[in-house]
This record gives sequence, C-alpha cells and structure tokens, in this order.
Amino acid sequence: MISANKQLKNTHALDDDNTLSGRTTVALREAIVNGSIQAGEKLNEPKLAEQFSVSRGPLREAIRRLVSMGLVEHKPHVGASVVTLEPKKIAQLYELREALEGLAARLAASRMNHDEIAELRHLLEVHRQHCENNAGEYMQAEGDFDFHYQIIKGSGNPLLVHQLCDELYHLIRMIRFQTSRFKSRPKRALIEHEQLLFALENRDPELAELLMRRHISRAKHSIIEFLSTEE
Amino acid sequence: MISANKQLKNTHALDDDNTLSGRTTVALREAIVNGSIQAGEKLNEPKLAEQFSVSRGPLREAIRRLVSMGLVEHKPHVGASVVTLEPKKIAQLYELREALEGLAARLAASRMNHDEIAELRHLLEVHRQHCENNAGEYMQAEGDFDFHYQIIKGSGNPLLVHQLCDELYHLIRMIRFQTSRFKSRPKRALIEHEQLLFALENRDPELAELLMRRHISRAKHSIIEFLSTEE
DNA sequence: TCACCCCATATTGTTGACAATATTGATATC
DNA sequence: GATATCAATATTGTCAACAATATGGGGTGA
Repeated sequence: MISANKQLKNTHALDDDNTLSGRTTVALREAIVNGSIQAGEKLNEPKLAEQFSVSRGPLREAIRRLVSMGLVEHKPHVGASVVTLEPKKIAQLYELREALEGLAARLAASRMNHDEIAELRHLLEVHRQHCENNAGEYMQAEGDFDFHYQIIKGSGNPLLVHQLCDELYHLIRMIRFQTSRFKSRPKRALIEHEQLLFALENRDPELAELLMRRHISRAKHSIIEFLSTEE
Repeated sequence: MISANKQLKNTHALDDDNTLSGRTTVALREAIVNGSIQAGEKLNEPKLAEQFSVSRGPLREAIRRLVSMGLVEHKPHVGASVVTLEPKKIAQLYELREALEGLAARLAASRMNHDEIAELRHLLEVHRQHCENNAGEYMQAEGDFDFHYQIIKGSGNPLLVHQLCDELYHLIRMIRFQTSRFKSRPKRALIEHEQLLFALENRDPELAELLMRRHISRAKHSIIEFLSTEE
C-alpha cells in the first residue's frame, strides 16, 4: 500500500479530508477492498458505526460515497451491501478501463513532460528490480498500479484522472485482492510496460493508445480465464 | 424534459428512491442543471434545507451525491459550491465523452437487438420531424439526448450506462443550458445521427465508433468555438 | 404440510440540538 | 493608511433520539 497510497494522496480529495466522514470513507473503502468486509456482505449501520467509533451520520456519508464509487450497492429502506464481482461485471469494468486508459495513454504521449517520463522510467526500473528479486505478488501489484497512475496523471485531464484513480481503480484493487492467489503474469506485463514507455518517449499517441488497450485487454482475458477455470 | 426524463427513469437508481434524500438529490440536481442555482454559487445548507423543506441530513446526502457526479465541489469545513464550467473543463469533459460514447457505439453495433435498433430509427424520425417543424432548440436538445441514451443503453454494459447516463450526462445537460443561446447545428447533427444509425443497422462496430467519436468531437469544437467568440 | 397474515423486532430514514471550524469585521498597532 | 490580531458570527461537522419501513417468526386456516 505504501507507494500506491503516496500516489493516491496527490489525486484523492479524500485524503486531505480530515473529517470523521472522510476518514471513515477511507477506512471503510480499504476494509472492502482488502476483503475485511466480504463481497456481498450487508453493511449494518449501527454495527459499523461502533466499529469505526463514529455515529451513523458520518458512516452513512461514507457509504454514499462508496456507492458512487461502485464498491457498494444501496436499496432504499433496505440497506447497503458490498458489490459482488462476478466475471461478467469484471469484464464490463475492463471494457471501460480499456477505453479510459487508452485515452489516458494517448493524451499522455502528447502531454507528459520530460521529467514525468523520466519518473515513469524510474518506476519501471524499480518495478523490474522487485520482480527479479522475486519480491512477491504484493510489490508486483503496487508497482503496476504506480506505473498506471503516473500515466493517467500524465494525461493532463483532471476529470479523467478522477474517474480512473478515485472511482474505478478501487474496484480494480478489489478484484486484485480477490484474485490474489492468481499470479498475474508479471514478466509479460513488464515487457508490455516497457513497450508502452517506448511509445510515450517517442511521443507516439496512436501507438501508446494501442499498446495500453492491448495491455489491459490481455490482463482482462488473463483474469477471466483464471476465474472460469477456478471453480 | 419530458422525453429525456422518461429515459432517465429507466437508468437512474435515484428516480425510484422515494426517500427525502433521493427526491432532494433530484430536485437539487435539476436546480443546478437548469441554472436556478448558478454556476459557482455557494450551497448554504440551512437555506437550501429550508427551501426544499427537509432537514440538513438528507440535504447533505444529496450534496454528496452531486459531488460524485461532478456537479458540485466540496471543501472540508468550508462547504460546497456549484462547479464552474470554463472552456478547458468542457473540453476535458468532451474528451472523456468521446472515448466513452465511442465505446458505447461500438458495443451497441454488436449487441443491440432488432427492436432496439427499430426504436432508434423511430426516435430519429421523430427528431427529424421536430427539426423540420422548427420546433425550437428545446425539443432539438431532448431529441438528441434520447438518441444518445438509446445507443448507450444498447451497449449492454451497465457500468458504462451508469457512468454516462447517471454521472457525466448531467454535466452535459448543464452545459447545454448554459450555452442554450447558441443554436447547436441541428441539421448537421441529424445527418450524423443518420450515418451512425446506418452503421448500427449494418452491425459495423468500427464504423459506429468512428462516427460517434467524430460526432462528439465536432460538437466539442462547435461549443468551444462558440464560447471563445462570445465574450 | 403448505400458504398466508399479522405482530414483534431490527434496520433504515429523518430530525433538531450541540461541537468544531472558518469567515468577518472591528479594533489596535505600526 | 495599511496590516495584524482577536472576538463575534455564521457555517459545517457530529451526535443521539425519534419516526417510518422492512424483515422474520409464530400462529392460523385450508
């Protein structure tokens, strides 16, 4: 979480929201993402409020924010529960991600400055080190997120950054946790990152978009295949 | 609003939310979209609560939901205010819309069934009638929305539908209201819709995506140009 | 045995009061 | 006259009690 959170701090309006509501949102979000609260589980307001040591007011606001992020579903007079990520929904999410990150990569190829691209290369090298040192799935995932975050931020479109980093990415993180027994092709991903970086360094928007879309499409197929063979 | 709202009812989780919070969200949203509450204006909780005849609780939840839709900005301990849509932000919004609706059109070309396509043709003809009868900018805008809604829903990706119809589209509607003195090229848009429908009827995903992206890109240029020549 | 209804219970929705924080305007000082 | 400080005010954040609605179980009747 270390490195990715540092990234998140720069984009998330939440992390400089020091109110109870803001902190509760982050806490509840992380509990859902890392599976402390399981997929499909009902969110009982009085219980959760006590767990987080807040009253129901801030907790309800937190739940509402997570609803808008797609992590939680809510029915009037019935209550909220954590979403369940069946393969169909995961495929839809990746469809969306492909379009949005494809756009991000295209824009980043034109708009990132030299320092940002240098930082990206640095991230890639650090990531490669981790993988070579067999540093485990955890660092692998974080390195991957950092790389994607940097490109998204490089798009120079705050609205796009918000949609991806603040909303969709927590769903992706949740999927990652739920499928973490599955080692997600670290070598191939690294090669694809390398190619992508090449396109960005050469200021080639079309190629950057193509490679990013392909990269995400492959990740999607890889996860879907894993899920279908599992049970 | 008539026809578009009917469409909205089918997608919006809000419209079957008969709680005070849900109704207040819709009311506040419309007040912002149609300019009753101006861009940049501060949202004073006690005042608004009284205006809508609710207490601050439901009103705060409504505000939070509009924040997540991008209609409102919020700073901790300071308050919420309506977003201001300067040209730069509008351009970013259209960048996003181009990618997302392009995706929607591509998916719709494969996934829409015959009835849905027939309905789309029907909408187009009604729209054409309105334009020929000089029925005014209002019906023009609504007809345009209906057409786009139908395609988005035809994408068969609920997550995409949500992102576009529940979140981004209210921002677009807000822009429409603010720039309504500007007659938005009704004839050309109609022709572009016609071409798009042709691609859908022929089950041509690539062409559908291309035409949709171009359609939105042109709308963007048209609005940006209008805004830059205005003041 | 099954289906239905009704009541007790649990849970969500809403409210008004209280606490914490920011804004402001007035005063004092340079 | 300009700037800084501080207090009064307004506004947001939080809480706990109350109201409205859904859930679940026991009982009744077919």
